[in-house]
Amino acid sequence: MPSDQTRSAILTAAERLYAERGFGDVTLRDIVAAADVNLAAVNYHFGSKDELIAELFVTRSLALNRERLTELRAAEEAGGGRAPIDAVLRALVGPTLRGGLGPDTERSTAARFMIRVSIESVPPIRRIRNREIDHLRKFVAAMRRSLPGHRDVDLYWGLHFALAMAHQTVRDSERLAKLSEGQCDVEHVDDVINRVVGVAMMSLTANAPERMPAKSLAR
Amino acid sequence: MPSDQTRSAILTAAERLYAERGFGDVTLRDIVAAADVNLAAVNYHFGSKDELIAELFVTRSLALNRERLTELRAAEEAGGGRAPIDAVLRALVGPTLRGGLGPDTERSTAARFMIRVSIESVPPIRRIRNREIDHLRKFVAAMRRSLPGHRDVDLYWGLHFALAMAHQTVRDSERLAKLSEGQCDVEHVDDVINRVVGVAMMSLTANAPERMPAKSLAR
DNA sequence: CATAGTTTCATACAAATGTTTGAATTGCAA
DNA sequence: TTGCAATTCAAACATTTGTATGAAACTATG
Repeated sequence: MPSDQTRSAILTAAERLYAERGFGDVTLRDIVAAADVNLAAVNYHFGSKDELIAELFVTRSLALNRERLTELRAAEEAGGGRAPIDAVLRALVGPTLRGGLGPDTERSTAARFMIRVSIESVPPIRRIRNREIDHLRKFVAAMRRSLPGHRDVDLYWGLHFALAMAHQTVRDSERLAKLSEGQCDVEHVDDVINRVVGVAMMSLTANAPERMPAKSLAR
Repeated sequence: MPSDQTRSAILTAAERLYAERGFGDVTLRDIVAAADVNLAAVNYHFGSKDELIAELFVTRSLALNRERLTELRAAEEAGGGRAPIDAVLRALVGPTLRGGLGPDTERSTAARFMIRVSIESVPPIRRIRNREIDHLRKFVAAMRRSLPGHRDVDLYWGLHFALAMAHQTVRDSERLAKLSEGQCDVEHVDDVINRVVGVAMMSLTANAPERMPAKSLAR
């Protein structure tokens, strides 16, 4: 069994650089320089640049999904198979927000890497990414259990909006801080999670099982 | 005065390709092939690839801001200097959503190009993008007029979430459609706008001038 | 120690990409 | 028509990038 030192040095350096600069701006030579290994090591250990990215992605994707589902199951077991809707939403967006906004740790790098992945659609990942749908469906099912009687279409929109807010907050935290001149404090992650979950929850519960009232259809 | 035919053919082709595939995957040769012009034409008319992108961006950025502000001013004048909050939000997210979700027209291409810009941060644009903050501040001011007594920080978050939902809906409409098996109909743009505005509005008005109640701070 | 298998290394290669060049062509005014 | 500037064109250039190669260094096993 090989020492794995080189291999994991490449993975660590690559993930950090991708998270920081995106896929387009990071070359193999950047990676091997950061990892302090030889250029040929990437192809030796991973076969190709794409396979390196794919390995990073599957690892982190599985970890994220596992973390979400663990939280969801814990909440559902605590509630006897039916978790309150805010707990379901919290399990959905919590891992991403804690990772993306929290202190600079391995988790933070991983979260930012996943954000990049979901943004810059790189070929080796497009295929694998379809599994994400199956993962999200589990949360739709949990939401259905939490809010019986609600129309499915509203649950879908609620989940979509919750993810949108979480995602964009991680992506654009800098702009938000600048716009608000520091008033929107993204450092207090729990407050952010409460905000996102709160808004998503309102959109689901404010106008119960009925259709959302369409206001003036201007233009 | 030159004929401009080549110049505008390049701009049109470039915008379409960038909107479709992103900046990383589109080469100058792709662009000139689509525009049916010579390779050297790009450098002759624009100086460099980056300047081509920059010109596209400033044009579209100004147009988008102008469209938003026109709608906002119309709403404020109709209300005697104070527009209802939903009209302000509608002016903010309407242009993006109508452009991004609407039929395949020039506007749709422009909207999708702008989405790309806001995602893949390419050097020639990062500088110009700071002006976006000033633009958004005008909407914060309008929101302040619409909802006197509200805390600024809540307005910032409301604006941020509204943009997040609009943005992500354009970006991920495909996933949403697949997840919901077509139940979430993004073709009916006005319905989508109503949903986004409705949720953003709830997040602003549900808990009036007070602080949003922080629910259980799980973990 | 000797040897076989694994890993590292310097270097090379081919393809792709943005840019440049200088000649050819076009459009138009004198 | 002639002459001149603007534009178009084919070709080439310099870099950059991912990948491949073959020798060297290392590791562990007999």
